[in-house]
Amino acid sequence: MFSAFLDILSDLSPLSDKSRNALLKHLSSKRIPKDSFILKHGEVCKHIYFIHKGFARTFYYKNGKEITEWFADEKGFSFSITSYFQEQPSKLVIECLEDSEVIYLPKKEMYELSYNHIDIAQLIIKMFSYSLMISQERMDSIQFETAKQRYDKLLKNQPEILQKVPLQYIASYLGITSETLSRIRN
Amino acid sequence: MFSAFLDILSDLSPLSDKSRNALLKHLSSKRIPKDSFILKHGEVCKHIYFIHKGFARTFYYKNGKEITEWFADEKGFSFSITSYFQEQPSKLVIECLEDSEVIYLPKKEMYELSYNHIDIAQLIIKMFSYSLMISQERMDSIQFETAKQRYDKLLKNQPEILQKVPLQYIASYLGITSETLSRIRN
DNA sequence: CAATTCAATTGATAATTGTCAAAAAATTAT
DNA sequence: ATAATTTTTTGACAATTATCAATTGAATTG
Repeated sequence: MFSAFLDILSDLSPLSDKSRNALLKHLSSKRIPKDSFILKHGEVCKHIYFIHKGFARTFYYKNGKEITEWFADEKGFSFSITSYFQEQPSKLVIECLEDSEVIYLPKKEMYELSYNHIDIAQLIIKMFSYSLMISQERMDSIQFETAKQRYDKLLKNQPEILQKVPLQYIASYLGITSETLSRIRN
Repeated sequence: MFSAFLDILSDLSPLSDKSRNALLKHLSSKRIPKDSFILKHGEVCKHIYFIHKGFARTFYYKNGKEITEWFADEKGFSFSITSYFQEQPSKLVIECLEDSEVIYLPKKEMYELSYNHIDIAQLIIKMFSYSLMISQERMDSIQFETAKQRYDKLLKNQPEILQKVPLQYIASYLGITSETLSRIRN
């Protein structure tokens, strides 16, 4: 299981056996039942969380309403960017929407390893580059596409999500209300 | 001049003299006159550009209109995220709004150095982490704040920019039309 | 399986922002 | 300084989306 996970990381940026073994020592995993949390509100996000099995969503509260920020499917990942980098209590909550198996990649240990495993440093660079591109694309999408365009894009690129998730989660993920989403869908 | 620049980088993540000297060999700088481009449309973004002196804005075309994505003041930086990482022609244009002095930090050489200078790898990690946080914050801002809130925030945090830049640039940066900005300002 | 709770839809209305056109103000060039 | 150009403002109107309330539908639970 960790080995499959290390394969995924190696796909991003190749890892030597030495680095794989070094990382392996610091990986842990946890079964998280449906409706329980990977990261709770107010906790500091000290890991990047990989969904080995199951499904998670990341959200926060805005005027008492839950705003979904991210869905992580199998082989997907999630972390609270601000909490992770600034080591502050997280406003984001990461919740499992199905019984899940989550792999914890700890920040502290990963950073420590990056000082004497150059391929781990490269992996980190790749992970953050990748996140940065995604973040940028989402920003453009929110700023310049209409609600309908964003919905159609989601429908095209991640139709599985629409099967699994209440529409209200989709709505806030797209930056609109449930009512508007309902109307878009006709 | 490069030394002042290396100091700025060192502030982000400390650099040994060895690494400073290694980087120094690959730095270049260029005077860019007002209204000329640091990065042209269609060019691949092969550097991160630091404004040593002057002022630049990054924008792209959307339905024939210029949409400002970023302002870089003195000690600020800019690059086209998508073009830089995917090595594709840039949709973004980086333009100097004043006579400027720009320092070019080349991707290829920086990445090469990162393989045997661990502190340079750490610097890259810091730069991208920082960019990721900024990107995230802007996304939240665009998604959840009204145009007025975004304007007031800009007014508070970067009042200099309002002095220097035509309001239409500000408007597109805030994700609104000039007319709306004009009304917000009363 | 009926009752309760939660989710999705629909309708009416309001708020925000965009679009287009024109006028006023500011900037730049001759 | 005056003309030409560009930028900003203003007005009228349209489009998009939000809000609130009510209803329908679905799913969970006792």
